[in-house]
Amino acid sequence: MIDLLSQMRFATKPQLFQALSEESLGVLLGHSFLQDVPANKLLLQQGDTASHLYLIAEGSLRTFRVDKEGREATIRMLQAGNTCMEAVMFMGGPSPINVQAVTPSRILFIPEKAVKAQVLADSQFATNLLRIVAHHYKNAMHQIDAMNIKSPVQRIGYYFLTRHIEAGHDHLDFELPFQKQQISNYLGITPETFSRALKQMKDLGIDVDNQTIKLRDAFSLCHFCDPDTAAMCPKQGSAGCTACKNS
Amino acid sequence: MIDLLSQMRFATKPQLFQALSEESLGVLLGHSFLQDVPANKLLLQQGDTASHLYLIAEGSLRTFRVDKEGREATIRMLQAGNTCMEAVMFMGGPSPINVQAVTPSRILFIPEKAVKAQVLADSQFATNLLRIVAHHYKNAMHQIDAMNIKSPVQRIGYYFLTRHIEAGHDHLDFELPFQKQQISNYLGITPETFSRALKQMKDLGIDVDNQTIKLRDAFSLCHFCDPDTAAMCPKQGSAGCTACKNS
DNA sequence: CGGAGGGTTGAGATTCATCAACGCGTGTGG
DNA sequence: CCACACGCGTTGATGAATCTCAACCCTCCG
Repeated sequence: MIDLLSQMRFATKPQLFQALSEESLGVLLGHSFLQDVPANKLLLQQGDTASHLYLIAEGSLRTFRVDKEGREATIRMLQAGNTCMEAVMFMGGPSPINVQAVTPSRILFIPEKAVKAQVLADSQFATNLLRIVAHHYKNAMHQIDAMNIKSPVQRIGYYFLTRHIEAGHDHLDFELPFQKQQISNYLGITPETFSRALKQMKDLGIDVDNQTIKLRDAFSLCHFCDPDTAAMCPKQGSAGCTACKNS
Repeated sequence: MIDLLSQMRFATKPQLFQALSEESLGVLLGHSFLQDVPANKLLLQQGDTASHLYLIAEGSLRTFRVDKEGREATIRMLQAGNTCMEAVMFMGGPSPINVQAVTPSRILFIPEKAVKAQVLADSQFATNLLRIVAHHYKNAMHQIDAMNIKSPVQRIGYYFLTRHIEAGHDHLDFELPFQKQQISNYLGITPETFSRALKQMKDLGIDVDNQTIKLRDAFSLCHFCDPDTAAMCPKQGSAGCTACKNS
């Protein structure tokens, strides 16, 4: 049971398990199991019912929707420590999304029944789930307004900014977590447009060499900041950030 | 306290209060209050902290984001019985959205503290919130793939379809719940494009006269159906629906 | 009667997707 | 060890689609 956890080496504790009691954790993991999946494996398709919650131990997944013409719209890109299907379980009805491994991955499968039972039994777990789903929803909001009103350069800039803040914000260089074509689909643009936009961003002090992003200075990305993203920024309100000064 | 509820005449019980005990309901309503707000009133802005959950007793609201150039992206359009800010309260940090009355409205304000306390105290309430936020997230997913891969006609068609299913699906005529310019912004297109798309839809048996939509037959909208939307459809799998037959 | 707001229609400009070709690095098999 | 194919990314030319700007109609209301 509990040694399932020790098999997974997380840098930081997954949000799903935050502040849970040993007991609660035990119940959740009681019927769970780890499984290795190869790249491109479809874990679940639109229309299936969500039988398990997926927690990524290693690797990366994406969730996406497909239409009749076969075009795909990426909803999320997820890495180790992230979870998915928590929201779908509470939507009622079949899954609106596909889930696919983008790299070879090791996934923890937690049965739907265990999740739903534990929501009723442990209010801390319920709160964790609420926070996680709310967080997904917030990201979705950003995606929506990005696709409505932002140019490709702005979308990419905002994407880089959030990655930079997540990465700790302390280096001028950081890595793209996924392939460019995956990212461009997530942002709702073609790889070609993505590539062309990157060239434009050099003038703004943002240089992309292969998978690494190189910033001219720590505030190169401030240009793309939002009021509500600024609140997450360790440098918020500091003198160098032109964007923060305005707000 | 409880007679706050009697002041509000809901057609169906709001999802927020579904299956709650009298006691739990009393705690929630204990510190709540009703307030009338005029059309166009901003209840809350991006960057504010969410102090209350809003439940619409009468009227309609919209939530949206604005960028520096002043362009607006509508996230949700809500009517009587709907709630908002439940998700924002669990996001941490300031609100990523503005909330505005689109018509003169009567709103029930439920304090944030009461909500968070009740989530810990009442697992039924926590489940309700999870379901609501998951439902918002599902809608957001649909918005995302609509803006990624669907043409204006398809977006509008899907919007009409969901309204039709919500409306009970039993009439060939039904009303648009909002102004066309509000709907077009919600769908991420301009009013002009919206208007032009409506003309194209006449060929598909969908006629819009002012605020009322007139369908040639009960299956005119099936063309725009998704696998996961079909599951909500009372007519699913029936002979007349070409879309359902495929799946 | 006149103004304001919502909605429609038309012409033009812009932007992004599409299609096609090519460079480059990697892995594989001869 | 080399040749080749493959996947990813880039670049260029083209076209289609939507946004923008502008004018107009209609209804509602003072």
